Amino acid sequence: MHTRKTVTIEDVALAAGVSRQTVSRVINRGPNVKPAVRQRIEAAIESLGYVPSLSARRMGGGKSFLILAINDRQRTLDNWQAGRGNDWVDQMLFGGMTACEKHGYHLVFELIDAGAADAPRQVSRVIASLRPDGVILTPPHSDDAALVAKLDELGVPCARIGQRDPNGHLDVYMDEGGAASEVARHLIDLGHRRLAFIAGSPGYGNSRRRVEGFLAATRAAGIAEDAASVLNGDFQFATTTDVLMPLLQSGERPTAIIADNDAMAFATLHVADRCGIAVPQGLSVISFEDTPGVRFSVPPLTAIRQPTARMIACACEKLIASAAGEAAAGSFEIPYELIVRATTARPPG
Amino acid sequence: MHTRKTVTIEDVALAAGVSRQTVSRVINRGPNVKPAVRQRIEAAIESLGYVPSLSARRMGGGKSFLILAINDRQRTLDNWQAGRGNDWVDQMLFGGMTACEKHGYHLVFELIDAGAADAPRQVSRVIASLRPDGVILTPPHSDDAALVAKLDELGVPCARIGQRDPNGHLDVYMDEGGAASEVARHLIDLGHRRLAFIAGSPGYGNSRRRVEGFLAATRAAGIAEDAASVLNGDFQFATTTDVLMPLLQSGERPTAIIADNDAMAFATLHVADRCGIAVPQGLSVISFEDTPGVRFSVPPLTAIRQPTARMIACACEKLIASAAGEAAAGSFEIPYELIVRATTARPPG
DNA sequence: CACAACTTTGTGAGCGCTCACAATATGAAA
DNA sequence: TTTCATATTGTGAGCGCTCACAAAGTTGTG
Repeated sequence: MHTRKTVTIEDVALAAGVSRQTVSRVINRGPNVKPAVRQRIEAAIESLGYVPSLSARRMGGGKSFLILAINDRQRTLDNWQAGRGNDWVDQMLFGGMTACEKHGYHLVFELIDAGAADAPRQVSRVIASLRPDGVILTPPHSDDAALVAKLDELGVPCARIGQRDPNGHLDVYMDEGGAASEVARHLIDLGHRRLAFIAGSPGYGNSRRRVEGFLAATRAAGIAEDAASVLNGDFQFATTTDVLMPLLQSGERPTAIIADNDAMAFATLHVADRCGIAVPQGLSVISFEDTPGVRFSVPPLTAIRQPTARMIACACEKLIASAAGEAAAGSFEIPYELIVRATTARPPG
Repeated sequence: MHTRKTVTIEDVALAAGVSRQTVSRVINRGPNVKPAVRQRIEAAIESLGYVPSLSARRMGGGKSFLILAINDRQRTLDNWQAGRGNDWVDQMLFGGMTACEKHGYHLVFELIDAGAADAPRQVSRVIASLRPDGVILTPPHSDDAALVAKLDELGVPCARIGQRDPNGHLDVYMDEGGAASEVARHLIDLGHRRLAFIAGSPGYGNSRRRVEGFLAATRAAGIAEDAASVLNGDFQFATTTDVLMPLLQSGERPTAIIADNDAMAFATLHVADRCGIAVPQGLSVISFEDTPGVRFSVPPLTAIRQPTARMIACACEKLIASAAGEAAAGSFEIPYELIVRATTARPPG
């Protein structure tokens, strides 16, 4: 049997003996519907298998039930193309979809070139076509003031991931600086007095915040300036080995290294191996990222795990609430996790 | 400046001095528009920054410019929850989004419980609400006849990934049996005469096809029945070690093992290590899956790489073409890739 | 019992597009 | 030229919903 004709709100209204508006109220959980009527309508919806059309709802002036998640195209594509997978995307989808479907929303994922001059324009195109109820900006897009301004102009609420200075906006973040401090303290508590932090990129807000957290913790522990060094890396394996090699061969080498991401942590492991330094006996290593691959490293890396899924879920919840009338503003901190595996131990000697 | 009012097709029509229908023709790349007029309209679109609303287009009776990709909820969620990432999803998004955005389409990703009795019902709900122009069914959903029937009933074209018997449908697949044969031949060419295939699940179409391909190749090479054994695994690491331990401790053990997925390949590596068998000198191992993690295995696994991204991209292309009027039917084989890393070598002795 | 002050339900209009078709322009053949 | 097929443009209608507001039903109060 072919269900040729689509079931519309009018069909339900007819079946329940009410007007379309009353049905609409029930669908949208509106108030002011007599319990008996509501029940009758719900029964009609059920028996007819009615599902409202998103397009029509949107056209009627209502919500679109769409949340748009924007990611950096370059990095995402690079990872995928290299067959490297993309933990960030996985986490994002997990958190986002789980939160969205709870409220009948859908997550639409888009890639936009961060840094491109016409990023705001590209974004407005997608928004004009999809008309999402909210937009999630992930780093580095969340740092893009022009983009945020554009979004404001379009009147679309947006949640910035990784920012923490809402100023009338909606920010969801984890305490990067605090995590870096905790990591440093973990090492210091083990007895380390010579630490190094290999930073990803000074242009990166998170990178900077971690460096600050690291420095704050070492300072607080009374560790001398020159015994808490910060090296400039670039998130890449190859270049990191170059930076690290001389450091680990020097006499006054650190006994613990904190890497800004997994690639640099792997590089550290690699260089240590080359220099004949055993990990963790001769050197402790901690990473900031914890992609699935770290479980296969030898030995398995101790790492800070970003609560990506939870941050995105939180952002979705807030955006959905905002579409329902609540103000979309405020700052929400999501706790990180320090996963201690096998690359940290007391310092040698 | 606030772009408060949305730019509509009517604004463009006015600016270009034509009717909305002519603008519509230009947007939809329709024929029968004078070059001069088309140009004038395009200029107006550009200068006004007009972007058609998807909802309105859909409401008007046109396409929705949405492709719905359906995945198994259980497996996807399990992977994500475990922080294991999800290569399949990454590949899918990569291939799907790349193909979709080329045509102004969007990919919407949904999770549905495979096997659940109401899977067809859940799917029709999503379809009724989104009205996508096409649906992509991934395994095991692609095996679900009831679901496919439901989709036919709804009149939504669907592409089945992993199926190869279109029968009026649209199938995109890779030659699993052929891949298994090639893998077996690769081993045989290296000199192996005692091979084992550890299968994932007989309930799985792909599993069955690989077993057949494996058997066909060994038979063709004149290898005795009992020297080409097929073991029943379940895709899990833990149980696989139990199955393999006695086999690898026996005197007449195989010199090469083909695993139906990475977890079982890792298990094989693990058991070999336990038994003091060096890989690849004492045992060759090949996997069917090639998730990003295999690069971290010791030694790196030789594996068959599923062309997931390309299969999804192909499915998107065909579905989009079908929305444009072409028939959505046929069978499309996408080539797989055998990635030779470090777990295959000549047999010992 | 009349009245205000609610609560519950219904009506008209319109969102921005694309259908189907009507109307007009263009050009080639007669 | 006139005529007719063909290319190009325009018009009415309507998709399925939600707004804003009007209409009816309920309750409580003096």
